[in-house]
Amino acid sequence: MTLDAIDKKLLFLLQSDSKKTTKELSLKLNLSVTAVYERIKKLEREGIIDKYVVLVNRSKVEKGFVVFCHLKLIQHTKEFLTKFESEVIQLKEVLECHHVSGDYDYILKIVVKDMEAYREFLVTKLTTLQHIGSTHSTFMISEVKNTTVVDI
Amino acid sequence: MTLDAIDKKLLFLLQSDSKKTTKELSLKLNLSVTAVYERIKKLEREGIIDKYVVLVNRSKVEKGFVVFCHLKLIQHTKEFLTKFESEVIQLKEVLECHHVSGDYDYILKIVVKDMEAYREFLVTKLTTLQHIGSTHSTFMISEVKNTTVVDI
DNA sequence: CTTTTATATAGATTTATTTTCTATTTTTAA
DNA sequence: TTAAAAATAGAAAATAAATCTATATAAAAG
Repeated sequence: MTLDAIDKKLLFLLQSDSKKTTKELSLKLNLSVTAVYERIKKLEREGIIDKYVVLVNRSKVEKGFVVFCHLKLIQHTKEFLTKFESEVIQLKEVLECHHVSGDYDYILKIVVKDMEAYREFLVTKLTTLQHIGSTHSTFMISEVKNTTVVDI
Repeated sequence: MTLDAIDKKLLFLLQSDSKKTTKELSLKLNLSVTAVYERIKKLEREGIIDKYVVLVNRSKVEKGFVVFCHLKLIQHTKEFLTKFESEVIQLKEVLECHHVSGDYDYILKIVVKDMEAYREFLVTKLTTLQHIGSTHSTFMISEVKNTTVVDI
């Protein structure tokens, strides 16, 4: 489907705060409640709106330690990639895993309590996965920006 | 505040789907609607629940091209860091910017339409920021895992 | 250019959910 | 062991979502 300016503004508003009522949205968009409601339902049906979620303040739940781990496999056969990927997605400390081009194969974003928890994770979980060649950890000093809002 | 097992399960459920009604949650948690409601309100007051948002399927809105950009500044004075950070957070293509330890100063996660859009972004926006020393772009081949759910 | 069809919108109504209120129960601390 | 505080339950009130019917707007066909 093609998104018009109203759809884009609607998506911006919902990406920023999905608790807004259709009434509030209708005022900002100069539409009726029903028109807004139907547009939202359409965006949901099309899968453009993927899901509604709560975002947690990580620093308030002892998960303020963020690590980027750059990882190489020992081989790059489909079998090895698939095996590694199926295992890494199981690890709850790993919020993101991206297969990437360049000097290494994967970039992982890992969230734990502190350095000690990371050491434990690395030794008992990550490096026990099969086919891992090497890992290189980069630690977050501060979070300058972190948003889920995509500009459409 | 200290979170008990019910709070943690509640946060897991809401992080996965914030559209669940308090009725549905109450059934899963074996609590009354009011008890669930009060727990949610407390988590909001404490700032543990940061916000409610819609997550958009990027590939359906022509923002499926993800780049990790590793960046160095020419100097590391507070002035230079602050200036750079205040500018980079304005860029809507930059979803994440992390100040990190190690070989480079920042890791950026950038979302655009395609390689051509990235080239345009790099040339007209990112590299025009002040105090940038060097950039190194790594392109996402596939998204193995990408979740906002923090295991508490 | 007009008619037909489909799509989008508005307002009213119904249904569902959230929020508030009061009463108990449970937990914590004195 | 008792008093105070916190958490929970159920009912009532307030609010919002979802549905329905009618109208308007836009796209396609004759």
